[in-house]
Amino acid sequence: MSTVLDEQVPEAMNWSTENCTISRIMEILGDKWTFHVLRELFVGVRRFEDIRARAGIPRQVLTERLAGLIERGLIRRHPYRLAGQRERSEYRLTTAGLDLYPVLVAMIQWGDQYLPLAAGPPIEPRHRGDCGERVTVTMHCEAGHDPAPRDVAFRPGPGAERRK
Amino acid sequence: MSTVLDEQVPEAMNWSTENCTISRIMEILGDKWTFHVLRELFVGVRRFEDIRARAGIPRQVLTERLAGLIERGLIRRHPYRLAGQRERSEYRLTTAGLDLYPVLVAMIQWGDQYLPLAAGPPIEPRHRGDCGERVTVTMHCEAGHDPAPRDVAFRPGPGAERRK
DNA sequence: TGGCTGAGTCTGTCAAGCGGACTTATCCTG
DNA sequence: CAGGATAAGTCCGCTTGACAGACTCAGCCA
Repeated sequence: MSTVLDEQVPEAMNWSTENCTISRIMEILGDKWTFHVLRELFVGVRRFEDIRARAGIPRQVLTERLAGLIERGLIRRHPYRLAGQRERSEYRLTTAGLDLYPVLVAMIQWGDQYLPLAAGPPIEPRHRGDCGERVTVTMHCEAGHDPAPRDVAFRPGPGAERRK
Repeated sequence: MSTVLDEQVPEAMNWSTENCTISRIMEILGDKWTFHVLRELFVGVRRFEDIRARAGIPRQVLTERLAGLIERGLIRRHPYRLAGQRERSEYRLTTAGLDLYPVLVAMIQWGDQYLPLAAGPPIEPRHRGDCGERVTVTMHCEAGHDPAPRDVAFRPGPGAERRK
C-alpha cells in the first residue's frame, strides 16, 4: 500500500548537517574499535596488552585509537610500575570519558531488549557501593514528563544553520 | 608520578568479551555511516537521495547500510508515490529503531557539554505536542538514586562467561 | 651476558570506502 | 510516439585503512 502525496518536505531538510552534534561526536566515537577500547576502560581494563588481547584489536589500530582518544580528551595516560619491572603506561578515562556512562548504559539497555541472550545480560550497570542496584537511563522533559520514544522529536536549536 | 603496585587484576579480566552486549550492538551500529543514516531518519529525512545528499554518503555505502538496517530490523521500506511520479521507496524507523532514542539523546547531551558550539546546540530533543520542553536522559538505580557517572560500575551479569 | 616482557613499530596483502559515470523504470510534455 | 526528467540504484578504478605476523626497544632479573 502506497499513498499518493503532495510533496511535503521534512523540516529538517532546511537545516545544515555541517555542524550537527551527532556528526561531531561520530568523528570521535564513530568506529567500532574506539567503542571496544572504551568498553575495556569502562570495565577497568587499562593496559595496552590486556585491551588488545581482550578486544582482539590489531596493535597498530589500538595505538592509533588510544592516541585519538587522548587527543580528544576522553582518556589520559597514567604511568605505573609493577614491583620489579620498569615503568609502563596505562590508560584511564577522564571526567569527559566517564560522562559517556549514560550513552553506554542506554546502549546496553537497548541491546538487552533487542539482542537478548538466553542466559541473561552478560554485563550490568550497577550503583557502586552499598546500594548495588541496577542502573538504567530514562528520558524526561523539563516539564517533568517521561516521554516515550514516539513522543520525542529532534528540532533545530539556536545553533542550527540554514542549508545553502 | 607512578606508584609501585603488586599485580592486581581487574575483575573484568576473568570474563569473556565474546558475548558482550556492547560488541553485539557494535556489529549493528559500529560504523559512522550507519549513525549518519539513523540521524537522518530520526529527523524525518526518509528518501535515498535526500539522505545521501544531506549526509554525504557514497551511494554504494548507503545502499549497503540501508540493507543492513532492514536486515537487523531497525528500519523498514515503505513505498510512496508523489503525484505524477512512479512509486518509490522510503525508509522508516521500526519500533526497535525508535527505541534508540535514549542513545541518541545521551550522545547529543554529551556533545553539547564537551563539543559545544558558540551559537548553542544545533539540534534539540523535545517532547512532542503541547509540552515541547527539552528532553534529557538521566541514570537512576532501582533503589531510586540518581548516581553520578563515578558511582556507576559495570559488573558481570547472569549471562557472563568465564574466559578460557 | 643473555633472556623476559609490555608496548609498541614495520611490512605486505587485501577488503572497504570513495567520486564519478552509467543504468533503469516510470512519469510528463510536445 | 520521441524526448526529457528524476529517484534510486549499479559499475568502475583508485586510494585508504585494516589486518596478521614479524620485528624492535627499553629496562629489569638471573
